Amino acid sequence: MELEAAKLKYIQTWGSLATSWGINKTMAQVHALLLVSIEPLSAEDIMDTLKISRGNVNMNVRALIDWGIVRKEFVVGERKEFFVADKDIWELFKQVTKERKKREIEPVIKVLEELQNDVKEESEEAEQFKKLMQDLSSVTSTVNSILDKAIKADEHWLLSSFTKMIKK
Amino acid sequence: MELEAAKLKYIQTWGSLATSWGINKTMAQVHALLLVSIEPLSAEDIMDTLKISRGNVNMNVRALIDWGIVRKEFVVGERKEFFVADKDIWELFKQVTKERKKREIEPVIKVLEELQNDVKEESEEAEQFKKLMQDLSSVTSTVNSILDKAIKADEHWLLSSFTKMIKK
DNA sequence: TTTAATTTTCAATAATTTTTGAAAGTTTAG
DNA sequence: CTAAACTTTCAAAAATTATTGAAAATTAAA
Repeated sequence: MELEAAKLKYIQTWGSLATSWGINKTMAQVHALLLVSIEPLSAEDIMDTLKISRGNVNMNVRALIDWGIVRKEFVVGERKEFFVADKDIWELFKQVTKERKKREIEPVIKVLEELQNDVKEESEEAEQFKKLMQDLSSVTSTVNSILDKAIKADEHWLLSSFTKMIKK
Repeated sequence: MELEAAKLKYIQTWGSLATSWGINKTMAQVHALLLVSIEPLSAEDIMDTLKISRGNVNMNVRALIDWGIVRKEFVVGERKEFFVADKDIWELFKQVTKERKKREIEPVIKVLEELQNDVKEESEEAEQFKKLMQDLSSVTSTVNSILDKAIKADEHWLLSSFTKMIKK
C-alpha cells in the first residue's frame, strides 16, 4: 500500500473510532492528520487534505489546543499559523484521559454521592436506592482512580500495576 | 430529597453521562430506570415514566438485551413482558466493557496492525509512519488488555466493599 | 497611520441521529 | 378456528449536532 493511502486510511479509521466514543469526527481526523505529518500544517493545508471549510478547521484546531494535544508553531518567513501534534502517544492518552475524567466522570461521582446523602427516607426501598448509588459511585470512583494513576504514572505503569491489583 | 425525585435525578444524570460517551440517552435512561425499580417493568411502565413512545421503548430495551444487561421476566397472571436489570454493578461494568472492546477497540487494533505491515516503502517518512502505527496499536492494545483482565477477573477483586443486592 | 493577510465568529444550512406512531406481525385465550 | 392483546417494524418527522461561508475582528507589513 502507498504511504499516502495508508495515511488516509489511518485518518478515516481514527475518525470512526472517535465517533463511537462521543468525540467529533473532524476533530479526530484533524488530529490524526497532524500526527502523520512530518511538517507543521497551516489551516489551508488541513482544509485541502480533509476537504473541510476554514471555519471548521479553526473550531476543531482550537478545541484540540484546548485539550492540550495540539500546539501552534511558527515557521520562519511565514505569516500564518502552523499546527503540530506531538507524537508521544502515551502522552496523548494521558491528556485525553485527564480531560474526560475532569469533565465527565468527576461531576457524575459528585451527583451520585449527593443523591446518596440527600435521601433521608429510611424505608427498605430507599435503603436499596442508596445502596445502588453507593455501588455505582464505588465502581465509578474505582475507574476514576485507575485513570488517575495512569495519568501520573510512567509509560508502563498501567499494565503492571493493574496486574498486581488483580492478584492482590 | 424525596425518593422519587432522587430516582429521576439519577436517571437524568446517567442519561447525560451516556450521551458524552456515545451511548444513546434513552437507552441509558431505560437502563437506569430498571436499575432503580424494585419490580419488573412493562413497556407501558417505561413509556409512562420516561414519556417516550412504544417504538422507542421497544428498540432500546432490545438493544439493552442484546448488550446482555437487561432481561425479560415473566410475571404470574400477566400476559405482557416485563423487564429487569440486574443490580450487580460490577457485572454491568464488565458486560459493557466486553461489548465495546469487541465492537470498537479490537477492529481498530486490527487496522493499525495491517497498516503497519502493508506499507512496504522504506523511506524515513514511511518508517516514521510505521513507528506511529506501532505506538498507537501498542497503547490501544495495552488499554485493551487491561479491559480484558477486568472482564476476566473474579467478581470481587475490585471492591471488597461490594455487597450484593437481590441476587436472582 | 493604511492596507492586506489572516483568523475568528456565528447565523444559516446540511447531515446525522433519535423518536414517533400507526400498520403489520405474532402470540395466546377462548 | 377467531379475536383480542401484545410486540415489532419502519417511513416520516423531530431533535440534535456538525459544517459552511461570508462578514467582522484582529494582526502585522508597508
